[in-house]
Amino acid sequence: MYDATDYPPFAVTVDLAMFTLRGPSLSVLLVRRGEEPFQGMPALPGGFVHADESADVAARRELAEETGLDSFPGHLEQLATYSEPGRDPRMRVVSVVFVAFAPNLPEPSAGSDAADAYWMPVEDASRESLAFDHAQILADALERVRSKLEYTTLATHFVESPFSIRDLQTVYEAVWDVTWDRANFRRKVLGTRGFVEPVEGVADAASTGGRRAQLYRPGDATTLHPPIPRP
Amino acid sequence: MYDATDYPPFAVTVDLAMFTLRGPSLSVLLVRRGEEPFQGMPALPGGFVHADESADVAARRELAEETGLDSFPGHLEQLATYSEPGRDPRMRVVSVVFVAFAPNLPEPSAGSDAADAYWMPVEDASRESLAFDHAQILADALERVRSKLEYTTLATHFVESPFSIRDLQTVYEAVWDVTWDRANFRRKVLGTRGFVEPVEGVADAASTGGRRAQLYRPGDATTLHPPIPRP
DNA sequence: TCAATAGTGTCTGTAAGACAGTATTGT
DNA sequence: ACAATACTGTCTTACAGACACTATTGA
Repeated sequence: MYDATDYPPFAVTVDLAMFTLRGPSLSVLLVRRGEEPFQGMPALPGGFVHADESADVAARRELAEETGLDSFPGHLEQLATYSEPGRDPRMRVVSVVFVAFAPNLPEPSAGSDAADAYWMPVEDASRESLAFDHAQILADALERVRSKLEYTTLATHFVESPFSIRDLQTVYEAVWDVTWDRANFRRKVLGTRGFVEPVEGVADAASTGGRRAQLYRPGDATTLHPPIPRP
Repeated sequence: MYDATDYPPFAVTVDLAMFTLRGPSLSVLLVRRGEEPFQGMPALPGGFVHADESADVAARRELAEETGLDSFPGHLEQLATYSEPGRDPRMRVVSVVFVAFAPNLPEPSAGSDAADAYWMPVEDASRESLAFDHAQILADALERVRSKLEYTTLATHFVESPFSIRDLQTVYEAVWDVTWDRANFRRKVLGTRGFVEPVEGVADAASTGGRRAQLYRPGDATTLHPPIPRP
């Protein structure tokens, strides 16, 4: 039962699909590969899982390396594992892919490992030719992010707390590429128990004038009842 | 960059959380372990990924071995990958877990590999002490199956086609452990585009009498718009 | 005829979408 | 004053939940 052919050795990596909102558009972090294979092509950041780590811990380590931050302020979850033989021409590599997102991540060039990392709007990245099977992974990750907005509170992880209802609306509109009626969006969010909690204070004034918005923080809920339906 | 400590060898396995409806209750396939570690304890079926297979192919191979069927008639999807160091006391094992379900699967004792495989209602299995981290995996798999019924057409994979609306209702009631008003459930299903398509013919008569039901087959849709909300 | 199951009609409350109107702020 | 943004109210339509009713079948 336990001879060597039964458990051939694999290398295990983690890859990250990291998203943030930059300006009006959802963006993903890419790195330009410095070596073969796929040298010079954009790819998702990632690395090998060490002998004494879980994939989860490895993903958090990579996250810290890429962002330069000690503790990652956003959300991290496992997406899926990609294991086609031949997906890496060097050897048999199984990749556990994670999706991460956070508000306002800094430009990644801040002296870190990932000197060649950069943000790209997902609209553009989806049209790029990516290394390995990363184009497929990016498509799967995008669909995960989009569907999770429907029935979880993850949108609050894309903005810094405290935030206004309008900030949340911007998240939904950027990720789904739709527009909402402001009044109806507001009613929907406030009518979903545990989504947001009001806090003291109002938003800073916009230079252009206009009433200042009530601020909120994330509520207790993690899943939305009822969900925010994707139009 | 590519020295041996960067990519320590892992063994990669697939484990299966296979569900079917047996009588009124959702059941999961367990095997009694014949060897150490955890000898004699129930576990989810699984095995090593071979050197030339993807995890997906390995899962289908295991599925065929467990059921004795050449082509598995139901649905198979990846759940998640479990990679804690120490989850297998023998060595470093990363397990890619799949969720499968199908209607009316036969008793698994039919002369196959898995002489010690058996179905157990999930209600009971969740209270069992399972080998490795399989109790956690089972809990995650159950939550996946339950949530997928809400917004996908997967319920149609739990029944043989053609089926009646009432058959579908039985699936929802068994998986969610709820009851539905028959009229409202019917309206909901028929009002969801692409969920079911009527076919010629009606169900066989029940021995106890009663009108015979219109039969349906799965529709074109894979996701439900609107979803069937979990009460 | 009766019991059992399939299917239809209808009423009521609630929520979604559309959109008009009021409130508050900077220029 | 005016433009820009936040917020509120209201009307209409659609659907969910409850439940009474009709249709079809076997014993």
